[in-house]
Amino acid sequence: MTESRGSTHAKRAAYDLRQRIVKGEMPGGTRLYEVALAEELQVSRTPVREAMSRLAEEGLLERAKGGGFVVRSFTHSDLIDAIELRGVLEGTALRLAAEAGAADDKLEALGTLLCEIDASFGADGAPPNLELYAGLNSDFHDLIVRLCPSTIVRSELERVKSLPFASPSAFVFRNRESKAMMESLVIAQAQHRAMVEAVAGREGSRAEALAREHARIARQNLEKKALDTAEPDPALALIVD
Amino acid sequence: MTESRGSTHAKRAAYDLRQRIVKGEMPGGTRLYEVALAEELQVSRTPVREAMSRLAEEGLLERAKGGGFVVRSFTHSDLIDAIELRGVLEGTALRLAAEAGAADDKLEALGTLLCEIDASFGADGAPPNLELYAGLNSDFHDLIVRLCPSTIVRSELERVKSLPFASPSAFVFRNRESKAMMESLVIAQAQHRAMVEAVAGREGSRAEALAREHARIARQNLEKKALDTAEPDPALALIVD
DNA sequence: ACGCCCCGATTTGTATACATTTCGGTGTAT
DNA sequence: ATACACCGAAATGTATACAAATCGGGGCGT
Repeated sequence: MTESRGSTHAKRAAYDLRQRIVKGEMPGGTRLYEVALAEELQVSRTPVREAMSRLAEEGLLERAKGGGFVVRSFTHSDLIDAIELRGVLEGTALRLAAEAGAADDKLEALGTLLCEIDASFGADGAPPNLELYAGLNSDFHDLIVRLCPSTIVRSELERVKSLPFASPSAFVFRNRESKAMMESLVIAQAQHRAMVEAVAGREGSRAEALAREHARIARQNLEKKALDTAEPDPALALIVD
Repeated sequence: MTESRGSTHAKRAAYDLRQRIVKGEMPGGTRLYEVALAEELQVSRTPVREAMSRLAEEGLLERAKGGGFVVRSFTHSDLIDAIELRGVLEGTALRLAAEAGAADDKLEALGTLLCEIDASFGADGAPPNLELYAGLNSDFHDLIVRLCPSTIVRSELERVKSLPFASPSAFVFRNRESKAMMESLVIAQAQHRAMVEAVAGREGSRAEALAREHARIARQNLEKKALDTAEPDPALALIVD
């Protein structure tokens, strides 16, 4: 009610709860008690229930056996699998887009975005801005999805991406600069261009393979970051292992 | 409350609502009014809301903009896409199973099941029992999923299969016998065996390709059934087009 | 020691009254 | 004719009292 956003109590409660979950307070398996949460969030049980329902739809909570909700547990391999699954679904989205043929204006928009991404990490000599890169990268992946003619595939992909650690920009390096990091950006960007090219050329299979391989970069970054225990990535907070 | 099952009012309400939706009463886009439903289902608004939440989790309802719920609309191409997506996810499940190596006892169980399926449609001279086949086919696809080591992939696959028209046995022929129908069963069963064999032999790519192609049979059956306007398939009821 | 039943505290489920928001129609002014 | 503001009906949002189910522990019998 203080700083959280949303027009109704239920939405605010959902927002607050979501924050607490992804920050790692309330680790996987934690049971959520309506009365306790209602007090903490300063609302009645009704909007709390509503909020928990919404988070269950998002996949952050599970319904417990005897009623009520439990924070969903994610292990390290769930994290790997979610990234893999995102790759598979993005691949399918691109393949279907390629097979059906993509609209020219959307492909053009992607072209401009690709140039902006180039600029963001200093491909043309400008100083790199990694926060900007992360945002543009996320935009790119959103645009890619919209190429896909299938509502069903799009919505399932959005669903998987809503998991905080499966989002395309989850493990992009943002702070320290290193040679390996810049190289991974160059590779990722080459894949971006190839993916758009493949869709434009109706090379469905190529587009699909590229998207899968592209997701592997997230996995690599994750593994690099996992070693960096000094500065744990916030997206890793809800991994219980 | 009369004949529907479930221990709580909310579960019964969810069951009743689900039935009404998949039967095609309340076509896609229909808005659900809490008070009206509460009267029809003889419960208060609270369990109705709870029921609608659950159906939204299943993907049968969507939250409307100004609050409330709307029956999700499915078009003919959504149906095609859902089957395609099931093929993609089953393919991924099998590929991961093949890459990780599947437990022998599970493969054995699949072997026995395959023989039962043979018997069900009269491969050994016995009279075909298509109801039985549909059930065993469904069991087979459930067992297949369980080979997959990834919880995430399994749960997303289960989610897609929960759509009534994306389930593996949705469009299996059950009533009239025809040469084409028996042939499709033979082909499907050959694919079943090949899928298990591929997983056992750790041929991930082959397993994936087979699962995708296998899903195409459902699509073929669907197209055959779509022509049969005299006896529309119940799974088609919630397609609005 | 083990299982079982019973009980009470805790927690969720339900109904309902009331608050708030939303939506559609109607009127007026431009 | 269009845009806008207003209003009232109808819908959802919220709080809360009460009902029912669940979980855990203690006692008892075997």
